[in-house]
Amino acid sequence: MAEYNHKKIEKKWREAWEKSGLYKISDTLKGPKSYVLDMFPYPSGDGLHVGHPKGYFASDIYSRFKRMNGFAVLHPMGWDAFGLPAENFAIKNKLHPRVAVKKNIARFKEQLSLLGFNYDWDREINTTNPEYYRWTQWIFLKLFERGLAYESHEPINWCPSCKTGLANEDLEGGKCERCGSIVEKRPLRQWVLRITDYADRLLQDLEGLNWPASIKESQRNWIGRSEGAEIDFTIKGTDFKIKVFTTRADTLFGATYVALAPEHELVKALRPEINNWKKAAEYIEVSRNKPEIERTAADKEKTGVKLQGVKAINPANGEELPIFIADYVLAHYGTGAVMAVPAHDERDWVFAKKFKLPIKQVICQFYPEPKCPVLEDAYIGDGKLVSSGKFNGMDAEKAKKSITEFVGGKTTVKYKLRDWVFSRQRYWGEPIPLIHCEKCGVVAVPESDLPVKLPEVKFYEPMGTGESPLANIAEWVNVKCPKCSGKGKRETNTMPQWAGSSWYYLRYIDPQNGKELVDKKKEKYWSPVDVYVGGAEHATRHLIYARFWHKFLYDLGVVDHPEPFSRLQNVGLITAKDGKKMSKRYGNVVNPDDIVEAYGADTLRVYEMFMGPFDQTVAWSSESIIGARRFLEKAWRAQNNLIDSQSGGNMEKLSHQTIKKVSEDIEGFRFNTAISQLMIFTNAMDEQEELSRGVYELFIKILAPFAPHMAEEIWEQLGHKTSIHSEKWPEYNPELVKEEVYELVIQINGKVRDKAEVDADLGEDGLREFALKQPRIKELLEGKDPKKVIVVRGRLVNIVI
RNA sequence: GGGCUAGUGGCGGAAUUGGUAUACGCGCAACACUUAAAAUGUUGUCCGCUUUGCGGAUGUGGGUUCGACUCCCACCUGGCCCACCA
Repeated sequence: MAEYNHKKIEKKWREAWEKSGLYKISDTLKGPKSYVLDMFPYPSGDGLHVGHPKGYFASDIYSRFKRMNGFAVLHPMGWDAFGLPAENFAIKNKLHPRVAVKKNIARFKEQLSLLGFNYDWDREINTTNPEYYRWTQWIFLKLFERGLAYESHEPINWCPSCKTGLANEDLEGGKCERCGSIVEKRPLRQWVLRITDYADRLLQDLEGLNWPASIKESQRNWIGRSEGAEIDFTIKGTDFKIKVFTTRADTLFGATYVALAPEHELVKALRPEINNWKKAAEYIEVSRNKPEIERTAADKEKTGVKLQGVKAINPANGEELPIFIADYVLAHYGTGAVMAVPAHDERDWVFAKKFKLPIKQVICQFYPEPKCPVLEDAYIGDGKLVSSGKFNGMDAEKAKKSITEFVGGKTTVKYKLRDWVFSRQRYWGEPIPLIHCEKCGVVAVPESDLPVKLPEVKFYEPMGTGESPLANIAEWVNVKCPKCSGKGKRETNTMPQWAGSSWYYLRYIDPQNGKELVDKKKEKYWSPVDVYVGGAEHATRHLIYARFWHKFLYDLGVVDHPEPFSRLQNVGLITAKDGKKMSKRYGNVVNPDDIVEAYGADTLRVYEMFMGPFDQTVAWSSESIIGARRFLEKAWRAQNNLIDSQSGGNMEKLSHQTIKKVSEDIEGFRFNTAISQLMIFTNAMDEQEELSRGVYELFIKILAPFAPHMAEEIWEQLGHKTSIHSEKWPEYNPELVKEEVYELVIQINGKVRDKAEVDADLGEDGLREFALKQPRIKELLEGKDPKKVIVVRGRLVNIVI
């Protein structure tokens, strides 16, 4: 037998598989199916580092395992190539984005091809391909038709460096997620998607998903549902009313002022009544120009201006309250106005202290004690009402409803989730398929005219004017109105990076379909994605956007299931040895090409899966990888001792145990322990003088998903003419997994005092008797009677004295 | 500030979910093979002691239990996410 030559073997099979089309998917649409999907990458210019393929290895192993178990498997790959990262790379390298993307994809594909994936490349998609984005545009048109896409002029987040508006989700602590610049507020004409219409369904349907609890929790927090009440405060001497939103209607009697967001429309309306308008106007101006991060920093000192000359009336007790404008009140949440209860809200407490406003306690923890302890801080806990008129003594929770009713308020639900700012003032994105007509207003591009192709341009750098570079191309912009044939101009904003990835998993099902988004029958069969593998950083963007669009498509009748991804598996990062992110910037990048060259793709696959729990962050170690290589070499060498036999011999029990363990671990994405079991098996094979061919073949089959090249080579050397990857996954016999004898642990007072081999079918009584009979135990008991004897079958006997 | 998550040998980690703590791998040490090295193999490798045995140890301190890495309470330390959401 030749040495294990990974270079020769891997090259040989890479070429052979491609030629034979081993991984092509047949659309028979019958039998059990498994749709196994990776979050597709955006092809960055830096190429892959060893962290990137970790998730792809897992989905590759899983999909091979499923195929060997008789499933029809859909396991495709594609490119998310529109958007800021690709465009910024292009600008930096002075390449047209189209050229840069093409180049980067080629590089990515080349690197991936070395790693032994079983993708069906016939299904490859690319979000920047017009035949793809025609359907992205089509979905937008449907959203527009149904009133779920609307034009807005509200101030939004603006990145001065990327020169584009951004969605709420694109910020990281008030900074641009892409370039780290401090984001400004800027009023901008933009297109916005009404994702908030789906807030409740997005929340509700999380229940049924087999997703990590932490991701579900992030989504819940992001959607941020809170039940509360809207209550009107009349402004004294006017017809104006301030509508506030509160989750604590029970504290209404404790309100000592009312605060409005500086942007609140009422402020302008009240101008004639306000005596200190100059000061107020100054404050409004300052807060408008303040970057959001400064305004909302949690430890920031609270500011505000009291509006002189106006008073709000507390509807509960008729008290007159001062009105403030304060930028800690957010214009876009609730009603943009709050009733302030310093005694029972931390923010109001701080504000009241600063402005020397009264603090009135209305919830008491110790009711009916006559005197509540004096508050030293806002009390936000439970209790009963005091100083609240006829509601005194009522439970706070109950009072929420009663007081709301008493003042004619309305119970309502608010969400933190904001509508999705969907336009970017950048070149490299899907054109929004709308036309602005002088007469008809905004008109949809007819479906038959899709796709609206992104035109070729010389200058594609962002302009910073609030328009995309497309606005410069007169011959593209100026069109006839599809309705009246009058003068029209194309919408020049483009879609955000997240558009194409919000539905791509559907396109894989039917990538060549020119007539509709997806064939209904095929969709019904393949959807939903059975296992979706990707990083946890997508919890609140991609995974919310995709669920939103999917639900919309479900409402349209395009898809058959309300949720796109049944099961989600998070892949943990691989960091550099120093624990830092792998990045060109730190110079700590390990290139998979080098590892493949030195050890082979199979070793890399085994190593990355063995490093630790799949969803956990682990540090790369160039030292430990040798263990994976040694394991494969040992598995390879086991061929030396083969004898022509199908019998399991003394390996039979371990074989069945190993099949069980490896199968269950792959299903559960516990690849580290699966490999550990394969190592145990290999070590046992190594000890055999003569190894039955049947046992070895069985081992090679369960090794195949992990080390596909080596397994295929061995399989061929064993004389097989067909691929091991089309073999049937071995089954185990549950009877043979069980041990006939095991080592019983005998404890005295919980401490191990003796061990002895016992028959597996020995019952409780037998075990007790057996344990007490052991000479060593007898000696230690010194004839005393045990107080208690606990017997755990299959494990231990614990004698308590 | 809130939420989530983790803390086990020199290192990565395992432990059937309350039942022998440290599987598997890396590293290290000794030995074998070799002129030598690499590779490979064998043995050993949590700590301590008066070493056929005994005691201690899963971030710290307490609790529940016959029995706790696992459950409960408090605290310490890291990582991730959200962050004035009324």
